[in-house]
Amino acid sequence: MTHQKQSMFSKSCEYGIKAMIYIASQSMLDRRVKIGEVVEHIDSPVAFTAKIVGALVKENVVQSVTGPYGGFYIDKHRMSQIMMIDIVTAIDGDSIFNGCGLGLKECDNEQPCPMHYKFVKIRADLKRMLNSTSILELAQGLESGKSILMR
Amino acid sequence: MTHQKQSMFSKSCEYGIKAMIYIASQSMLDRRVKIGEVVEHIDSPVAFTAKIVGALVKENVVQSVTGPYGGFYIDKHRMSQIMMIDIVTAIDGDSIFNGCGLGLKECDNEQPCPMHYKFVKIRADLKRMLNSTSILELAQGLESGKSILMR
DNA sequence: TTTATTTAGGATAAATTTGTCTTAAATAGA
DNA sequence: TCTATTTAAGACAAATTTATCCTAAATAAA
Ligand code: FES
Ligand code: FES
Repeated sequence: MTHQKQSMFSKSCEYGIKAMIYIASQSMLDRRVKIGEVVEHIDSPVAFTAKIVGALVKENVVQSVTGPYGGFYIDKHRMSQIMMIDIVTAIDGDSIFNGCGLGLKECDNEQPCPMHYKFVKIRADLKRMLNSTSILELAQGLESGKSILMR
Repeated sequence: MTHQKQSMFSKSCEYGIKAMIYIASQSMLDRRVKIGEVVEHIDSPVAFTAKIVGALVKENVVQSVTGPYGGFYIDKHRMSQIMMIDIVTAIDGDSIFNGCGLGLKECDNEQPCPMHYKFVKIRADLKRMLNSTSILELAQGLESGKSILMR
């Protein structure tokens, strides 16, 4: 049994989050960005990332314009209200918060799995964190050079 | 973009944990159990579960005996020292604790991703929880009827 | 020793996730 | 209008995870 590649979020979700942070950081500078520029800055496969970003357009997390001088952008005034949880649930759904950690059909206080009370606290913290973290905050960290999206 | 099935642990890990809890609960009653009995109590595919449990035998989490009257068991006196983190890392590895939540090559305090400081706390809590939760504790919860492995 | 039972382990297959490629639709400028 | 550029969207392919099937090895009892 060789190890899995299990991580907190799916690859789709990782790409989606990074793409949103990069687009937001450029929207702060009033720059619309093309998908090619996005993937250069987050090191992700272009067509796959385009699909994920496209899905987030449908979810109204990000806006797009087709054609020359087109690209993606996020409305400056909405950036403080777009929370990480919106992006994560749009891509990965809510099972990481609401599903049973041991895979039972539903997570249920009345008929808990053996790890239930251990999990609920961790998941509540994760949910709270994603709920209170805005795309604005993360984009500011990137723009100020405090954080990076590639290495 | 239809939602992923992203959860905390892989299916392999979920099956592995549940199998260990069931085997431990029976070992408390001095019962060795066959894989068929295990999967009946945790609702998992038999051959797949057998592989995962087999891997945990190699990792010395659980013991096995082949042939008639054989099966799996966990040494009573070790049950308080077998921690959830041992099972999780044996199957899913350590990337959920130590890897970057946004998929950067490594998680690094010096060059953090935008969510780094948000992630480290959650991951430390998760790690601490798994580090301090023994198979004994979970098996006792199951045996006493406080928790269940199927529904 | 022979047979039955059970775990061990490999080959293979199905399902899901991740990724590519191609064409269509929208838009701006010449 | 025509062309170039860019997102939208679908078909397809590769990689990984999940799952099945078959045979070997170990062991206990007749
Ligand atoms: S029932 Fe398993 S986490 Fe709640
Ligand atoms: S660098 Fe991303 S979580 Fe630490």
